[in-house]
Amino acid sequence: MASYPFKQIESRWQQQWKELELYRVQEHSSLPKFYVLDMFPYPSGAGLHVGHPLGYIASDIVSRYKRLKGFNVLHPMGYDAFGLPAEQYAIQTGQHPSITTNTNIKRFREQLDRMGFCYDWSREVRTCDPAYYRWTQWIFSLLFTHWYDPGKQSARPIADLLTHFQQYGSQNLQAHTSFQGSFTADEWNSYNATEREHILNAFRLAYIDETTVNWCQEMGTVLANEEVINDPKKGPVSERGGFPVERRKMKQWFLRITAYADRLLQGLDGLEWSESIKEIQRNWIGKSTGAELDFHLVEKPGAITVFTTRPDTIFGATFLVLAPEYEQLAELCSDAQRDAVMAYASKAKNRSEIDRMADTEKTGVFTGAMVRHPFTGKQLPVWVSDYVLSGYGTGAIMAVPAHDDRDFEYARVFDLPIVPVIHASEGTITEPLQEAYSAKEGVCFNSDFLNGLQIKEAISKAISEVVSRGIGRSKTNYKLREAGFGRQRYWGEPIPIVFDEKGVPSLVEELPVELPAVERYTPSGSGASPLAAVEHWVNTEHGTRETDTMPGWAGSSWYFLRYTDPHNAEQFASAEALNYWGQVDLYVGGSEHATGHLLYSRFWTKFLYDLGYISWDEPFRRLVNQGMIMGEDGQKMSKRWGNVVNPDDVCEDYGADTLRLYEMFLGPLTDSKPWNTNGIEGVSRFLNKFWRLYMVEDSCVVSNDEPTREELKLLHKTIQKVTSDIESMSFNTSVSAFMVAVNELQAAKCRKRAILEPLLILLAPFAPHITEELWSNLGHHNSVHCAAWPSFNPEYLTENEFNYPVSINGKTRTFISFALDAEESFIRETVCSNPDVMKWVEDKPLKKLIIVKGRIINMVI
RNA sequence: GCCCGGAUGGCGGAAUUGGUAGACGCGCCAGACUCAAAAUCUGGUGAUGGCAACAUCGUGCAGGUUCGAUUCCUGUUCCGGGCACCA
Repeated sequence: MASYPFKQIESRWQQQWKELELYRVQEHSSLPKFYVLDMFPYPSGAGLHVGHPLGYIASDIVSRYKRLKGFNVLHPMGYDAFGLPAEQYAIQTGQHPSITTNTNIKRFREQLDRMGFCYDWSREVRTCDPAYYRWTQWIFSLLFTHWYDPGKQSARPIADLLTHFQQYGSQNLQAHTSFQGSFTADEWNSYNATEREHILNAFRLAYIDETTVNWCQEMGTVLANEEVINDPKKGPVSERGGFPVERRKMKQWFLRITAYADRLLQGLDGLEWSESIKEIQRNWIGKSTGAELDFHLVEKPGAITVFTTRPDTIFGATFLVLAPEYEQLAELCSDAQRDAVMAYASKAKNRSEIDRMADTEKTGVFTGAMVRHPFTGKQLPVWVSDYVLSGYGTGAIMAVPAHDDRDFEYARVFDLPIVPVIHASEGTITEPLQEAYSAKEGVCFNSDFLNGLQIKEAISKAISEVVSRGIGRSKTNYKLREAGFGRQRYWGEPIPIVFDEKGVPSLVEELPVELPAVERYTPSGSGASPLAAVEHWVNTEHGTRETDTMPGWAGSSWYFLRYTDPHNAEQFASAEALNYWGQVDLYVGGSEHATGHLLYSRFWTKFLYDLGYISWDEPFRRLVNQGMIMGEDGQKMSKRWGNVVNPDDVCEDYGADTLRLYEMFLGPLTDSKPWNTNGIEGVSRFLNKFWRLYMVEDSCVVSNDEPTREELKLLHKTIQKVTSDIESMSFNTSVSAFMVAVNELQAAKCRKRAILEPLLILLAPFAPHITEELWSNLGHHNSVHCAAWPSFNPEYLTENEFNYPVSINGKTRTFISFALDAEESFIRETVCSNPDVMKWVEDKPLKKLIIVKGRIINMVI
């Protein structure tokens, strides 16, 4: 028997849908909205393999289902089109990256179209399109002209800040800033532009900072920490290409994401995201609460401030440790130790963070400086060691070797005193300690006013004591770093900034700032992007252009907003469109974006919310991370392993509907699983069986006969199962529910319209082509995708009898049927007199009889 | 090292609030149709013992709670992912 004619059917309906603009959506609708989004792809030259569409199929099913349920569904697609591969290709071939990108997009589109997705392509966005990136630049401009007020918990215009400075100087200002000094209003008013900008820069949400960066000479650019990996042989190398990476000081654009750290953390609680992704973000933000304590120097004026989360262990502090980058290191150390200290520090500074972390052997040098313990007045030595990170807290710690593993190890290596001050609630500590007691549970001793307190109480007591004595303050720290925003590359959004002759930056008013044509795409090697060579572009009447471009994540941090109004030339999106579509209701994509894209999008959303452009401050209400599809050999699908399966080939051999169903049938959406070519046959067989329920030869054989109660029961069981499965995104089990239904209908030779027509609608989101064809064969002139989802009637499922499993001591021994409303005494009697049961019971006395209505009967003897 | 997941037949996987473990599919075995094959259809298929009825065992491992545990609790092993000197 030949297969149903999927080839004709699929291409014909795809063509029809396109002509009818079936999937085009409008905002003016009285229907409730639903916004389903896929993470848009980077259009690579390799095209799609069968792993990519997994999430697209899932979101397509939900979109179609929601539409059938009566929602106005926004389901758009676009391209994250700026990126390194197109630029690398340009460097090698001289071809403009936009050409490569367009070719790749065309190929992606063909592949996507072939799978029958219901995207509204009229809303496509491309991040590399000037009409799009002018708004990316516009958001950057807003970040540049705003600062963060932690009191109001909101971003505010720089203008407010200027007013404040003019009137009060730096007094009484609540701001998230890296500015450390203070000035009066008079001083401010006397400052020149350069001096003012130096201060404002410390407040702007988009600002310039000189920091040590990961410089990759080969790629001619700076890399983020997450783009650098540690090669055991070569040391730090780029994730892409494996080129060596070194440390370099460079001026860079940054976004002050840490201003939003607490809101980014709090906001997670209300989101319907997987616990693991939320946990990754929580760890990434890394909030820790504790105290800053001041340790005054013995022989010099001044103090060293340390951050600790364990102020309860203050009486166990036996020395301080400074990071090699500690600013006052040179002034602090004694003359005798200076050479040794500086030699150690410069050696440590040249090692990358990654290198330092890989090596956990404790090293360090005594600085010669002593400080006074703020409570006991005892003198403590100050050391310098690379196990203390300069970027976290104050770059200095108080070492409590008895209760911290790292300090313990250090004290061991340099033979420093170890003083225990906490013991487990049960029992005491035996000295000498074999390892640090770092548990967060126990009782203080040897600790003056903290003695006898539990750790938790001791922490708050210690902080209040520190505050009242003026030797410190309570303090919260975050691991989250500011987000580097400059790349020395060509193929990215230009940063809309010009610098005047004094180096003061200002915004370019007229957007977009378009990428100019360049002769060569190769980085200059001096740290500047290829744009720096385009003199006529760089030099403008207002000043010199910034030649860095934005990182890959800029355009993807707000694209979900643009889809609501993608062709708007006046605004990034109209308030009407934004208000109508609102938050993304369901976002489907890979979990690899946990700390990048997903965090940055949340940041930009909160920022735009603060400015009143949108009325919600979380972009993605529900997030589902699809798993990876591995090759048949269990390895990641890639050219390298030669195990790539192309969706085009599957569509060619089995059809798009089979591909869609099979990907869903493979297992739970969120799991990773291997592709198995054999398995696809089963799904293909199912669709053929399904087809033959309706069709014999070329004619539709569906009848108008009355369905039986059994048939209705099967239908409604399927409605119930498929509906709840789509809601919970358990598509694998709905596919098996369809298989069960078809098997049973085939066995019952049921060809009744009253059953087969609703079944067609149920399957339509999964297999849009075959269902459309059959729907049309049933005589309909509209699309099955515009029908109404069948409603579930529980009456058809009610049973009046149940075949009870009867177990004796928990083991099923026989089955007996009872009416569901049967009296317990009747059941008891019948069960006890049943011959099968009696055989097992013999003459043992019945201890207990458990009857769970509609489930089980259990005898305990 | 720390934090999250997970472990069920030959394979992918199913199992509601604790209530008939193995749905559905693949693979395999047998049969029907056929000159033959493909396709299709029917039956069987967790392990062990038995001609069979049936029995015993069985959800990584060891315990516990319960009339009853894949499901809950404690410990443990392995696998996957994240973080990794963050004080």
